[in-house]
Amino acid sequence: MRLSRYFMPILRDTPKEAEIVSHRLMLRAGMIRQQSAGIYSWLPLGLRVLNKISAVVREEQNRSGAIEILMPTIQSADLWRESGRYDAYGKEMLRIKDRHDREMLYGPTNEEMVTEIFRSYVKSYKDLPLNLYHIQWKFRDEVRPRFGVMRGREFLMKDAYSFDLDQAGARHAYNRMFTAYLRTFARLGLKAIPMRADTGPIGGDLSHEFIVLASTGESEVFCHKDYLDFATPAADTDFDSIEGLQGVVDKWTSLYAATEEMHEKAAFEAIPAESQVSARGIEVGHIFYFGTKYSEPMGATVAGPDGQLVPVHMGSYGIGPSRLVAALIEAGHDEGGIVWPDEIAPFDIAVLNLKIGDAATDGACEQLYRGLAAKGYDMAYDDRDERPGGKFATADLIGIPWQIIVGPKGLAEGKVELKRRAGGERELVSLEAALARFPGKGAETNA
RNA sequence: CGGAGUGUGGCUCAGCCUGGUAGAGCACCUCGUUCGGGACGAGGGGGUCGCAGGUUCAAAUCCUGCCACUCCGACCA
Repeated sequence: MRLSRYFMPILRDTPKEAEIVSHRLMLRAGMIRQQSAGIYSWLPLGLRVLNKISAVVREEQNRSGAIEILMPTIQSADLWRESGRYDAYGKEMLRIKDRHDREMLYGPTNEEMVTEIFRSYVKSYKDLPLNLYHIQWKFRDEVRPRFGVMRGREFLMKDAYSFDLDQAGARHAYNRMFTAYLRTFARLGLKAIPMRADTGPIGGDLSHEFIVLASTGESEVFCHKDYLDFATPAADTDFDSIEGLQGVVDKWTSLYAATEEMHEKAAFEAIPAESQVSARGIEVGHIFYFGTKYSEPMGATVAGPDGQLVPVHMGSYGIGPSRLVAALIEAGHDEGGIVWPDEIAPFDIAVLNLKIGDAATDGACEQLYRGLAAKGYDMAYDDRDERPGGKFATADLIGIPWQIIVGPKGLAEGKVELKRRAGGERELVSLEAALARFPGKGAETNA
């Protein structure tokens, strides 16, 4: 992408309404535009990041055996009356009427709808286990939206729903998601700790929140320090191995970790003082097992081996990609701006042309831009007619992991400058060496 | 939903108390000088001062109502 032709409305001043760093930087980098309280447009840079996060979430969901579908944002009130939640959900649910005066709602979650789909087609235990997920916009009419996309009213959520014959099967389904979540957050460069959580209005009796520690987190959390060094389950984890996954979950639940609502002071204080972590955290994922809470009232039953109909055991599993954008910035920024993890950055490499119109500089930049794009990298070529200082500031602000700085001074010695955003390290290399440094997107991902 | 605030050009804000017909910096356009960590000069465009009433010869400014947004708290992916 040539930045001279791109739409990236960078702000030099910080809009006053933004309190936390992620919100400030998202506005300054031109990632989002607020349209109403808790409702945002996603501008090109923000959308790229959101899509990259969704891609990681999707890959790990698929790896664990979940199957992607897409359900609508607008749902019928009748469906929610079946589960009894139409009246129970309260004012957080945005209720609307269509032209025929039919009662509709903008979905805050999809248990009812996915259960309706399931019961329409699945009749036998032989078709289980099943886990269906989608990545779709949700609306919850929060009393007080805040912190930008961290707590918006409209937000993007990946929600998965598992169906099993019995509780043991559902337990394994839960463990699959638990493991997939550990992998997902680790790939995003986040230290997310599973904590025993309250089940809230979704209901059920087994639930974990995945919490990223951050000073701007909304909730108070308590855990054992050793969680921060636990190893992530490997990419080749066998998701069909019941014992294997139970081992993963047992390990990741072996030490104390709880949110404020579930906090047990005595148990926490039993931890050696130097290992006690009391901090604030951002909830980036939440998983529930709720048994037959929806399958029973909605008649989602399958025939078991003995031919008898039984309601299926279900669980639901949520990750908010739009909230993750903010969480990633909270976890990765410095004075200069955002520091994205490599896999999530809106662009992989930025080429900074310090002197537009200088034949040698333009030529070298084109060679780098085209050469690296051909290798599969998402390239940002800063060919705007700006002064060098502005280009450095922009590249740092939007957090591109690698910058290749090209100007007449360096080229006179046959060199370009390679800069790493995260640590700020820079080195002078030849143009050929710069090209060779990046072997190709596929090759690098496997490393 | 309780409490506290704020609405003036794209952004940050001044002007309001003490009414007199709208300003600064940044951004934008033109020209020139510049050009390796957010340059400088000259010129220029852009605002029915959140909306609706009211008071007044005159309202961004005073009064009333409404709307929107932000922050603190209670509540939540």
